[in-house]
Amino acid sequence: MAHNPITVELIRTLEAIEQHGSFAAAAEHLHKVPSALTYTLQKAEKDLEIELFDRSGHRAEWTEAASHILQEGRRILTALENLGHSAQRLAEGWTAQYSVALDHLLDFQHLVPMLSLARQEIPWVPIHVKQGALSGTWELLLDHQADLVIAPAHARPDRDDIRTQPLGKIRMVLALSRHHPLAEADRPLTEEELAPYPVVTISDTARQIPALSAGLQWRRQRFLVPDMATKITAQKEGLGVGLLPMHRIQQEVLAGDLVIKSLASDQREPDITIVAGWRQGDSDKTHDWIMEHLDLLAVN
Amino acid sequence: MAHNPITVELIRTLEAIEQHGSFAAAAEHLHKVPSALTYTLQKAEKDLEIELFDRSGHRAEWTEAASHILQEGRRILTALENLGHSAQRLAEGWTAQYSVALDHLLDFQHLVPMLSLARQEIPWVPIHVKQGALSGTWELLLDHQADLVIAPAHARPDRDDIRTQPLGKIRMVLALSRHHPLAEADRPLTEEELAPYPVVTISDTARQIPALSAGLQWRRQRFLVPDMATKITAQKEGLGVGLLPMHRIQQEVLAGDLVIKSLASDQREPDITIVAGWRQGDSDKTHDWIMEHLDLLAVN
DNA sequence: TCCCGTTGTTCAATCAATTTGAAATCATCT
DNA sequence: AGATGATTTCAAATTGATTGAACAACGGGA
Repeated sequence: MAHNPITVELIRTLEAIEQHGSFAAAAEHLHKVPSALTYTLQKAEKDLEIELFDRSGHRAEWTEAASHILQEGRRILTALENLGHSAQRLAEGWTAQYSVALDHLLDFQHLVPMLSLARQEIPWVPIHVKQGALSGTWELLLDHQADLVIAPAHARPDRDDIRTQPLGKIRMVLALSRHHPLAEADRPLTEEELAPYPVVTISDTARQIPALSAGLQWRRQRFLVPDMATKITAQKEGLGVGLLPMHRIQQEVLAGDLVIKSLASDQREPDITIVAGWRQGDSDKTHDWIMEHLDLLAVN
Repeated sequence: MAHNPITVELIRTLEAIEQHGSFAAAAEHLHKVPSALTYTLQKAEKDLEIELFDRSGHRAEWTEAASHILQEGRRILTALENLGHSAQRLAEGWTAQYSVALDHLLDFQHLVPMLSLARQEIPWVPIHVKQGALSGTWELLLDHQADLVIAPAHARPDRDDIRTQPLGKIRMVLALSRHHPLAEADRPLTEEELAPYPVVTISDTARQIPALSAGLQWRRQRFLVPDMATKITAQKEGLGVGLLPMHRIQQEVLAGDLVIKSLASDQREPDITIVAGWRQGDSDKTHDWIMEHLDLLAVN
């Protein structure tokens, strides 16, 4: 009972037999003598209490069980190999994984260039992607749940162990459903005009940091949604109004489902600065690599 | 280079060390002498060219790399163990996997009782679930892409190597969106009245067998959707009309989003018989087990 | 402070599992 | 029929894992 009957040697042996067609050829490939294979196989058959080959004919025939062991065993072999490599990378100073938190204002698309380069150049570090909203995104960084955040600068916590670097700006626009009563109005809208309609807001995912709410924050009825995709849909369906990132609603605007309006009362710069942020002090090869390729995250 | 530096022995050793806190205690647990552990570890360290333990203090401290090897290695160990078991089951006459194809008229829900019992009683056979529509579902059976189908009897291919057993009936009803012009009509609807509206149809997934289309097949504009969930949504949104399985639209009917109508011209029995079907001749323990528990699939 | 018990390592000796090689069997090809 | 090649059997050899005794380093308690 103590020992597992399936050994790495067995899987290797099966692999060689399949690749070379006969026990003899496989043995040669493994730099062994044929009888050594016989030994390995018979031992496994005895331990497993199953037949691996059907010896009734002269040439041994694979049993279903043996094929299965080979097929699944191959995965295990490569897992074992990968484990060796990743352990070596770890010892060289790479992290076991790296987490990037992306604010809901951006979408996964923005990470693609970096992720695909990482996959090529540093395939041994798995990169995890998380999403957060408003101060919640930054909280992931402080909590060590993320190693890098990509989020709007204005929500950045004011701590000196957090470093940031600007990545670009995105434009937030007031967008209404084509069916919205104000959709036809051909002029900047006032706060009073909008007051009757609920504001669609992404819930802040923060648990510790005081929650923020972005733009249009006059106290009014709010419609909370979990993410940007839902927010866009909600506004498209006319369930409320709110600011949306221009780059994520191109489609809808072109199709006419969403109509962009300006705000009469809005003094603020309509562009939001997006920054990358990380904890000062973390330093390992993974982080260094990311820092060297931050330009891939440039927004717009 | 030939050999993988990470051995099963190493993982087992690390596991014991973690569990028992010290090399000495781990050695005892493994029925070895402490120096044997030293040997295993030092050999691995030499092969991997990394440190597994930090010996600068007196009590050896885990390296990040060693923790990683243990953590990932555990999975590999259990995979190896499972592989042993599944190979034995295979040899005993169980299949390596079993595929059930479910017609889009039914939903995954119908399989839950059987799947959960299977998970308990025969956890070593992974059961795959596929979905198909109309004759496509049966085609999966003929193609050996599925070992069991659950589908409407009327689409059953007429071959004597296919066996079936009735599981029950489901009721198909004509359902319209609440916003549909005919939603108010308080009487059976005629073919002529419905003619102007597109029929929402699930595309037949069949590639070989001549395609079928279910119900309401007067030649009219059709709106093809990929699955039942989409069909229900499409009809709810008023994009078209069509027959829907009663049991899958309870919610929508209660909420008033869908309105049920009867068809004036429809002579047919409104209930569809659902059967389980399998290839005659396949016989193995998995199939026998499934046959013994067909009652769990009873519809309605 | 001085033991004593504990931890982990080193090294030569031992042990056992794996590997070998020679011989035997069977099937297929010429 | 003879030659070739595949596979197994068995005793002998080899290698790698395991042991045990001896040692060094630490830590806690008296």
